[in-house]
Amino acid sequence: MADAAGPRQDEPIPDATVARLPIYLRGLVELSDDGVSTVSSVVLASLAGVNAANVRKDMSYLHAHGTRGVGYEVDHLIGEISLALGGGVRSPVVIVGVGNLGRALSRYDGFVAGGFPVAGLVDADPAVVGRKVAGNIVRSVEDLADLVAETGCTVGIVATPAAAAQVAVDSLVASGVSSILNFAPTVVTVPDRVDLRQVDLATELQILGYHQHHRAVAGRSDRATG
Amino acid sequence: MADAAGPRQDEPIPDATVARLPIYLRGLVELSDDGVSTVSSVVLASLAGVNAANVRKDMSYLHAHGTRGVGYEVDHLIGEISLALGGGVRSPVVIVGVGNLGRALSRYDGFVAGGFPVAGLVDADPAVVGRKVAGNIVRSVEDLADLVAETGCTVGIVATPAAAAQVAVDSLVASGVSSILNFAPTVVTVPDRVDLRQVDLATELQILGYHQHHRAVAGRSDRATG
DNA sequence: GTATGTGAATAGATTCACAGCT
DNA sequence: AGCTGTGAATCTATTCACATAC
Repeated sequence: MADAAGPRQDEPIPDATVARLPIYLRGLVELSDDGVSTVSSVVLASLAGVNAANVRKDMSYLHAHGTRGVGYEVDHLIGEISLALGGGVRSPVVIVGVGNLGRALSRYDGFVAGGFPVAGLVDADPAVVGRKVAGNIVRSVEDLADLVAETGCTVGIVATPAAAAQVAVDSLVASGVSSILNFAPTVVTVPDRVDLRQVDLATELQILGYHQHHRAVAGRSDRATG
Repeated sequence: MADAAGPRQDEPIPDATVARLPIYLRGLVELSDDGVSTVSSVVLASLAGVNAANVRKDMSYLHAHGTRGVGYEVDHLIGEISLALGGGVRSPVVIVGVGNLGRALSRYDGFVAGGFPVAGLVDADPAVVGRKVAGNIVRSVEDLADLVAETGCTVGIVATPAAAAQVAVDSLVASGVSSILNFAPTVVTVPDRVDLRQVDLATELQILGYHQHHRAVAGRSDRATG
């Protein structure tokens, strides 16, 4: 079963682990910046807000081994996690919908820092097309396929109103984008080959609202276990 | 209908179910607007992008019963879900950090529509304090406790840089806010009595990046298991 | 002594499959 | 016949606990 070149992840990494990798990476980079060279699972766990055994199991999925009695080598872990998360390849993104949210996202530093520079903006509104936002000229949504081809974008961000989201997603898919992050508050569908994640801002507050309400109604102190 | 005061949720609703309730609610409101009066679990499932059995089980946690052979009554479900999600109580929110993201969030229609009007904005930067953003005068972060007391905010949104996030969270907690939505790309901690949710924009892209990379490396078509 | 690595135990969520009601 | 409601099965994820290595 020994595999040729490339990452030798025989077994797939669980989704829950993948979702934690960026969090670990942030903590590790911080440690590295502070000159720390090794880290125990306990410390990394507290930086990431998870259980130490969870950290160790996650690292084992990456085949990122530590040293018993010592811990993990920070720079080595950074390398392994970065590799798993795309091997340091920069993936330019295109944002569809340049409203309040689209503008904020186009200026969001974290995207660039994370290896996802914003390479293009498109909007359906002719009044917005041609404007310069965060260093990019907004182009028509009709130019989307061209833009994707020119810039090599593989990731699309949808920041349109809900009513326009499915059309935006379809256009992105037709343009060849293979990963989509949808901020529009609606369920959209994509073909199997495309990966979709949903970020739903209002929903997040409603979930908080549930717990708040329930806490109030129940009135129980609900003591922390452990 | 003929029930005593207050929701009678004996058993807690699973987290995964709570997270889906807002999605169901959106679909149901849409159906109601279209004049549809009953809906089957299959249809609601497709609107929400989940499995039909999942819908039925979720509804059973709410004690929201349907009619066998017919389906669920749309307006009744809307009532039950709204009740579970806070009973229609409007919870004003305060946003800490009026940068790109904070401004976009303060203008986000979905919050108001979802029952979470933005009642105040604060920032640590004196150059921003006093400005009017989305109908609110930005106040100093030092006024946070006063603002929370005046407006009765119970929910805080953190949209500061990562370095300022824990301080912002601590201030919110000290001001009496009991639910916090953190957009800053860092892990923060809160006391047990406070509910915290994290929305991490860059992380979302990195997770997409993992799948993209892995798909490319593996190259396997990975046929859907219908 | 200290911290990893991991099998086993536990917990949580999803999906199946079908009995039961309309 | 059609659709709900739910026990059982399955899948996924977390946590424990300890043998193993440094």
